[in-house]
Amino acid sequence: MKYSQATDYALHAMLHLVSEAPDKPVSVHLLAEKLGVSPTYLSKMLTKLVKAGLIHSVPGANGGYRLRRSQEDISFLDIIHAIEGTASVFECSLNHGSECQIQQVVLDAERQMEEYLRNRKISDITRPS
Amino acid sequence: MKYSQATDYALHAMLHLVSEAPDKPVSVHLLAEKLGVSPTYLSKMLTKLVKAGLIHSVPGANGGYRLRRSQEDISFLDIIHAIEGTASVFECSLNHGSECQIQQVVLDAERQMEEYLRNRKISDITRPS
DNA sequence: TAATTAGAGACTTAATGAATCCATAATAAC
DNA sequence: GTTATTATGGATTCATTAAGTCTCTAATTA
Ligand code: SF4
Ligand code: SF4
Repeated sequence: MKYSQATDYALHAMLHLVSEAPDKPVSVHLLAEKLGVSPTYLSKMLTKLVKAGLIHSVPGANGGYRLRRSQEDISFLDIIHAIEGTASVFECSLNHGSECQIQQVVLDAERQMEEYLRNRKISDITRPS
Repeated sequence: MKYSQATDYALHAMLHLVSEAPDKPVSVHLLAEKLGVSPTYLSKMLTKLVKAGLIHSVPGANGGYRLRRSQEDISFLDIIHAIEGTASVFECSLNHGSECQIQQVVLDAERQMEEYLRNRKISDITRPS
């Protein structure tokens, strides 16, 4: 069970946006260069982050991406959910009702992890790669 | 990010072994029938559980699988690790030393989840499907 | 010795991840 | 208004992994 590479890229991209782009939008071209990844590929993840409401995009010349002013406290969980989706780690085919204990244990465990990631904000980290 | 179907089967198989087979070994054929899965496929997972030291196998007629007497307190984490392996959910290509904060946050989050799963024993659950 | 069971490996198929390419739309600079 | 610049979206390719089957072998008991 692993997070996709895309989540890795998204985390790093957000880290750059937080620490280096307070106001001016930065283009996907520049971001991709810093991360060492294809611009067209990185653009997919940035689009997901836009749709999740974490960042804002401005098209046209000198455009790019910048943080949403309204949302300074972006959590790790926000980014991960934006890329990976919010599906649960455990989904059995035949759902034997809500009192199933196997599901309860595994889902509670997942909630522990999510709670931790929800409390960690990307702005806490200040060391870009 | 999801656990594989194999983990699902392994959890259910262990649950059956705990609740229904205190002594007599139960064959993979019977287990597979109860779980509604192919015997040869289920056998892969049971073999992994054997190698992880969670259960014991006895070949020959009237053989099958039974719990290891020594290990009554099998945790969810034991089973999951036996099937999924112990690789981390987050592994970046270029490892910038141990002080990397991105890795620290995500791996700490994973540790939260694992700690929870380590404290939940399969013997706590007693409602087979 | 024969029947029964686990174990191991090759193999097939389907799904997903990772990435590229191209075509379109929107915006700003000129 | 035209053009350059940028994001957005879809289609497509390639590689990897999950999921499952088939078959042969080894061990054990009846
Ligand atoms: S017992 Fe729980 S995990 Fe198992 S099949 Fe039923 S609902 Fe799903
Ligand atoms: S900053 Fe951390 S997560 Fe990012 S590439 Fe370096 S070691 Fe990996």
